[in-house]
Amino acid sequence: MKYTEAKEELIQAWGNLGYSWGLNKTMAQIHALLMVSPKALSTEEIMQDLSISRGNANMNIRALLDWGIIARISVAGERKEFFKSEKNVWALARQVAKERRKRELEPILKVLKEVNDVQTDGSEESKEFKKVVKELKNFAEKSDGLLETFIRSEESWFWNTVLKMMK
Amino acid sequence: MKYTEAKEELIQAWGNLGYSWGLNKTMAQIHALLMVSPKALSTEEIMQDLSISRGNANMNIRALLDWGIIARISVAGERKEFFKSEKNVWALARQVAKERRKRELEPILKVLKEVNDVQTDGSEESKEFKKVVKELKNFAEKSDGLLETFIRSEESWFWNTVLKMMK
DNA sequence: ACGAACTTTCAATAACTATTGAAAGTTCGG
DNA sequence: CCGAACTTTCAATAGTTATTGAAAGTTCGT
Repeated sequence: MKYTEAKEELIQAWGNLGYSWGLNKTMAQIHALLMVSPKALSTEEIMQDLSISRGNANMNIRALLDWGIIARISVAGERKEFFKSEKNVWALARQVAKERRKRELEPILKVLKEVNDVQTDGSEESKEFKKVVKELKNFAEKSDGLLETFIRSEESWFWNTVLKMMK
Repeated sequence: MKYTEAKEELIQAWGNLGYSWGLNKTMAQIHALLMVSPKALSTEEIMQDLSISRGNANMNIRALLDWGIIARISVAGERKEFFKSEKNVWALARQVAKERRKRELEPILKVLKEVNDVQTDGSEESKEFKKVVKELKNFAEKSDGLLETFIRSEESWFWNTVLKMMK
């Protein structure tokens, strides 16, 4: 397999994976492109390489900046802005975990807390409801703790600990 | 807060969460409804409760069956089919992890393996590419192992181990 | 083997999300 | 303060995914 094909294929696959991680397809493709590129790229180059419009490139670059997984850099003597991706996969995963925790886990935890002190009207339905909410809350809180640890941890420490538990 | 409101709110919130976990909104709502319901429900009841059409109900129930997170049950003397959800949140999470591993991690691992033995043409680009692919592959494989452990593990063992590492 | 009770399918369409590209906005050297 | 170089916005539109509901299919008791 030739390098250009391989690059193409990786960008596609990364696009799909990113999509299921909460990014959108283009966002993930831009990210993949920046990941494999040894130097920072300009909007122009990204547009070209992925055959997308200026507006699209701009919006998705901004979203990636928001997620904190790419950085804007300036090159001396150039007016254009360039972008480069965090290359450390571990740091990337931590960043994604952080964002998703904020976007997904926090809202459900809020609802679970709210809904947890509903008054049961004595019906079987409402008793079951309370029970399920309690269980969900417990689970969500444990997951939150685990994520928190993941987000704060150092790579080597984390994998060492995890490898131990995988035995 | 009253029970009916609380139920409504939980179903909405669960719908959103489910969505970001790879289910679709209706699928997740049906699931939430079955979670909080003490008895198994018929298609009819699900349609009514969530105000959705027969076709929609049917398709999403089937998808939930495919994912293995709800079960079809028959009630003696009734011709209709009823559905109930796995109530154990842990078992549910394991099931979702299993499905997502199959749908997401496996394809990218396949691509990474394929792309890993690209011949470098000596360019800086292709060298960087190889480096990144190697890192990604390493990460994806470790994650795969971790997921595997999660999927196969028992609840108490898992949380005990995890709680230890969270210290 | 008929028909009532129920489930499944699927073409039409509604709802949502992503993309384009031209226009408006910003920045900066001279 | 002008205009070239660049970035951002946004209304129009393309593309995708979800939903409906009527029609076709299945199952089962009699």
